[in-house]
Amino acid sequence: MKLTDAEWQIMNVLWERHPATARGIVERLPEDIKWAYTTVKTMLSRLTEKGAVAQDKNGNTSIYSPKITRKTARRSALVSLANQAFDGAFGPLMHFLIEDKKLSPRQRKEVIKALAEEEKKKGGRK
Amino acid sequence: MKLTDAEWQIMNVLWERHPATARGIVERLPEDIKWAYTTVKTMLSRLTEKGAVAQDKNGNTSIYSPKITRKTARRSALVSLANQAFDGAFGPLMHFLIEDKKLSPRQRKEVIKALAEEEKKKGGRK
DNA sequence: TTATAACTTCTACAAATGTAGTAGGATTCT
DNA sequence: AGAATCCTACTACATTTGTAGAAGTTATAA
Repeated sequence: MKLTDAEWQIMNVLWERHPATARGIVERLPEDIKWAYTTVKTMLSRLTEKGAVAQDKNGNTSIYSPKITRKTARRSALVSLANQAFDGAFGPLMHFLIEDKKLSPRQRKEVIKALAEEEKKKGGRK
Repeated sequence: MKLTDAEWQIMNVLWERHPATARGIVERLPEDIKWAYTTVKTMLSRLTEKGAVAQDKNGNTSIYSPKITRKTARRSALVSLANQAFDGAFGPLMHFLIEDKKLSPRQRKEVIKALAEEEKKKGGRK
């Protein structure tokens, strides 16, 4: 399941809180995104067709829920990226993340922290 | 610089060996991709317009070279993905990678090593 | 019980993407 | 030189994506 940029925006809001109405979603979109109500509806229709969200009716109002998990979507996005830009391998991708010096210090720190944490609790076997 | 799926295909070949002619690229595309010569030319034109590749003439034949590095493209793709699917944070992205695609002990070791090395030579500046 | 407001479904439309065909100039083989 | 190739610059066209307006329906408030 491949989501487009705009679709990610909708899904991100929906994953945060669901089920939700189209209006509710419009309201919780990031500040900088000002979409017309109908634009959101269009996205929701497309997402429904795609099977990414489930549509339910309450009276004449539709309420939506994610049908795919955020995790699934993330995984699929990462797989795409790996295929596209890293020869399908995750190792190099991670390597890149760790060694890329152009990441902002903040970004680097985050990466390092994630690794450290993982290292700490690595007692747990796979 | 945002590359499309098809553009990545071209760039991947070009990064492997350059400069290259359109024909050379067609030949080195992955087996499963069978694009007409003109399709590749179209992509190359678009990439040239975008400033991702440089076009040079040798007689009446064009020879192309990447103008952006693979590293740059990768970085930008990762930033996009992080923004889109991980709230702009690399930490969670890294976390996800580590947890979801369980690293093989080998990969983990590699990662840890890269981290250690990076840590060692990190003058701390920047 | 109307006027309002909120929803819904359709339709629209430009820009971006994927994929290629055509026509004509340049190169080379015979 | 003429034929067979190869390459280039244009043009084309279906899909997908981003954005939204219009018109019809239903719930709501005066």
